[in-house]
Amino acid sequence: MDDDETQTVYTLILVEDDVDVLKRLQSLIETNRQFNLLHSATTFENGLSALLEYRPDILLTDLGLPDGSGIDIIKAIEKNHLDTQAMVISGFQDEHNVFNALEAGAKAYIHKHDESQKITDAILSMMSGGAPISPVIARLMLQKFQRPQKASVDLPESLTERQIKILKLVSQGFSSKEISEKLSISYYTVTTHIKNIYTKLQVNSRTEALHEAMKLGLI
Amino acid sequence: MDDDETQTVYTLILVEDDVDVLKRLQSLIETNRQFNLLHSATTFENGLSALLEYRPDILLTDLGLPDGSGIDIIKAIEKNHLDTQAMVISGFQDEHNVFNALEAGAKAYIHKHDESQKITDAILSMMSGGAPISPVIARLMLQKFQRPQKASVDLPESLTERQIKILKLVSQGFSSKEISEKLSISYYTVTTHIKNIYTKLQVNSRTEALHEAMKLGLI
DNA sequence: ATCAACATACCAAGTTCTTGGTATGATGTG
DNA sequence: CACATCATACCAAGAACTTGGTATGTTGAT
Repeated sequence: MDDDETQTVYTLILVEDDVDVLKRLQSLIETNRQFNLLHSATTFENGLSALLEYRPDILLTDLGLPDGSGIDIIKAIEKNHLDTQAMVISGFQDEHNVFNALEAGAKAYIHKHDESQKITDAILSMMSGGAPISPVIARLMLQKFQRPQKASVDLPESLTERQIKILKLVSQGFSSKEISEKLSISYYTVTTHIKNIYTKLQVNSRTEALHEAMKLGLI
Repeated sequence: MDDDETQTVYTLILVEDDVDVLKRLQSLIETNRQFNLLHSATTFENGLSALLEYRPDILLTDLGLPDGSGIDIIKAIEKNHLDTQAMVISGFQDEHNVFNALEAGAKAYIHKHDESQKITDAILSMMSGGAPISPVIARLMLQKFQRPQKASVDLPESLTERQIKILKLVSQGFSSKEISEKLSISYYTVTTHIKNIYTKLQVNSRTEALHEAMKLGLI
């Protein structure tokens, strides 16, 4: 039995303005029978039109291109309802763009100077539902989930469990009456809680309370 | 030169209620000269008091304990200002708790049935600033960053520039009167804008509008 | 047992928001 | 030009929120 019959072959396009890196990635991809390189681009314009023309399974792109950002190529995938998986191949200086790229829909984020084996592994891992992210990037992502710890320091009086429960419902757009029904308590009790929340956060309205709570990482 | 003099030795405690898994992890840790296992616990109560008593460099904990959640042990780290790194060793059924654990401050998240080598590697990687996360978990994290693509689909009419400007001011807690002063327009104009925002977002109050706008990634 | 903290509950006056109208000028497009 | 879209502006009735009170029962700590 032949490999071509048991392994899926993925079509892909490559966008990278550094010719040395481009050549290396090209030969890396061309020597692997699982990949079918349809096009290589060195500019935003060329990459974007190639994406729309070839509709590949995979888009491998750099972020900093001479005439635009790879992020906008990634965004074009969703916009045009393509079934393409995007992987960012970035330089070190692009790290601040990680979140923009992920937000745009990138499924993987690796460095252009990673070993060849690592890169092909990452592509295949992405296609089987993984999320190959370099360790440094993963730490950055983690930090997004972790509350700025100043929250408890800045707050001389922290909110009680009940107050946080109610604040969360407020943040979900519920009125005092709706909250009272949800929690099976009196409308007056809810307003009392909200009043006390205002005092602790030193604000005078729902929206101010939400703004403050978000700043403090309470919700 | 001796290994003990060139390699840091980390103290750690272990919390795991499944005795088979616990034994495996214990022997794994005890046979590695870089680790110094101070205590093993099988319950929330015991784990928490051990954390506070020994103040280890590392906390390895399961999430589902008979008398509580490992998440609350992790939370105790920050609460008591300990310099302890938390790693979750979870079963497959705990995956929905990933985000709560990360939010609580966990730095790593691996499966209890991973190979021994992988586990010790993960611990050391965490201590050197990495973020060892199993591939499935990483995909879940990615999804958190990616906008629900319905955003543009659900919104037949998107907000105008002016409406977004006003929505942002609302989100910062300003009243209609304050916004009118900030933008040097009439109070009535502000309320008209807000009314139109409600219509587009299909809501009926400031807090609902904010909730919807956040869901859609507008602010 | 006393005390503080908390969740609960009620009231009323005042403020702000919400909603359904109408209306005008500017701007850009077919 | 006609038309749609947008930002602007005004009014009024009713709904919801805000604020300053008072008050009770529970719970945990000293």
